[in-house]
Amino acid sequence: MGNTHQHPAEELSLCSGCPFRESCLPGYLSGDNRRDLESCIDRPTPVHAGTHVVRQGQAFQYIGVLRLGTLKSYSVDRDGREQTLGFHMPGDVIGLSAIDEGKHPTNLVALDTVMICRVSFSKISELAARAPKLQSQLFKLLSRDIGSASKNSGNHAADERFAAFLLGMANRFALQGFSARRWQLSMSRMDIASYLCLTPETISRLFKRFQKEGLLAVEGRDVELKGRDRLEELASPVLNH
Amino acid sequence: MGNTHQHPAEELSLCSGCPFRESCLPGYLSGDNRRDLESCIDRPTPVHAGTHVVRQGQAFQYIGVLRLGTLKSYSVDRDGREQTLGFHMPGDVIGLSAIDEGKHPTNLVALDTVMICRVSFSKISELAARAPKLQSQLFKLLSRDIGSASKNSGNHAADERFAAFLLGMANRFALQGFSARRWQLSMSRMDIASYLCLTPETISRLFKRFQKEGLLAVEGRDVELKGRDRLEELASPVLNH
DNA sequence: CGGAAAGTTGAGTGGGATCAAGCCGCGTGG
DNA sequence: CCACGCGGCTTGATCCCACTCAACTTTCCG
Repeated sequence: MGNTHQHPAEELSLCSGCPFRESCLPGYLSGDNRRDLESCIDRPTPVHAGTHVVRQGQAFQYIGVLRLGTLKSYSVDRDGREQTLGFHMPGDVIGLSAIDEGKHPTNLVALDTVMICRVSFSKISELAARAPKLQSQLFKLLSRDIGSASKNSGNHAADERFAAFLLGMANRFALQGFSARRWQLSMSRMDIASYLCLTPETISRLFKRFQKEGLLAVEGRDVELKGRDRLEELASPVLNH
Repeated sequence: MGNTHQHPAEELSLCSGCPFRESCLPGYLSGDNRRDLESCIDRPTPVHAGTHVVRQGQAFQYIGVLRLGTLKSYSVDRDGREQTLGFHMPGDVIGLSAIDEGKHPTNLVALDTVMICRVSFSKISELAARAPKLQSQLFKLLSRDIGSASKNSGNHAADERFAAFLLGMANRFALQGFSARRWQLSMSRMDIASYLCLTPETISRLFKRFQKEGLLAVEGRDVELKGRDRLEELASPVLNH
């Protein structure tokens, strides 16, 4: 890095979908600050499926930008039971919940091959003091996670939560430029169950029922949404809290 | 305010329990910055029970520090049903979830007489750029809310969630210097039910059962915790996710 | 007072958990 | 090559907890 010349196309691909580099828009950052921002954001590093990116309790130092793949966030209670707290997709900023206590409150594990840009939090907050747009962006990212974390709170019917989950996945795939209609789940039925506070049996029955009702076609982890309108109808109690 | 002299005792009482003024510790803020911080934080204004402090959708401009009383955060779905999202107690910073979209995602209503210090968010973030400790404090407050929002996610048994709620209230009362053993609920059974995703009937039965089992004594809104150990045992699956 | 909202109590119901059995895909080793 | 085991997934039978509905009492406020 440093002075070495980078291919414009590579730079572009690095920038697209990175919430921090979005604050590099014309007039947002001076040349100096822009270089400083680049020095905060590490090159993306590949991680294999099953590898832990963060362990619960680990000291907080870096936040990260997920550029490719899926991460599962989960915690383990004293009896050893896993509770899936959420899934992260490309574009998501990870590790923000660790700022407060200085250590990560959850585990983060790769569900498939994942690329992450590490970002030194001390460096980027120092830079944020000099770059108002960047500071504002950090505040917004943190604020967004407060809101999204409270989405799952309501205790809705199983089919409603499941429909909301499917639509959420579809929308996030669409944001990456993939089809919102047809895609592959990166997580197991057990992960989905744990995330929605249901059992794998119930997830299995829901897949079957939704297929029978023509809402989707499913084969293993391949999913195709067929009745998006009906799914949105089902999910609306969840999405509107 | 301005040049008018303030009684030391009043200043002290203003400072205690205010998360922002805590960054005024020796060496944290220069004299200038300290004055600027004071100019961000309005004098506390009293609000009567039942008054809305914030309406869902309202434009975001101020965050706030709750100094006295209890706030209920809730949203209303399209069918008009209320969903209680949480309760705020003195020391809590409110409005942080509104930063992202520039408008408040929830309603905030006073459950009893409430005192709130409004804080101009644009002013305090500007100041934060000059005062690293203050910036760090803002990041921490935001991060804390991410973590606490995900606490309620798990789908545990009713008695476990109820026990966790009671202990949470006790701990927050204790933080204010009140008794953790005996206090008065500021919210109705319906609010508790909505918050825990249960029905008022279930809450009523839980109060009765807990009383019969010697875990607490309850009369109307007066609560006395009698079996704290047993309650913590019950709540542990919730608190450990 | 009186009317409404909050809270309590009881009886019955249903949705998702639990338990149990079996299936399928896959890697491993004989 | 097949036998075997294991984990993920499915399917069926049963159970239980919290919801629902209904009636009643209490509290709150005008």
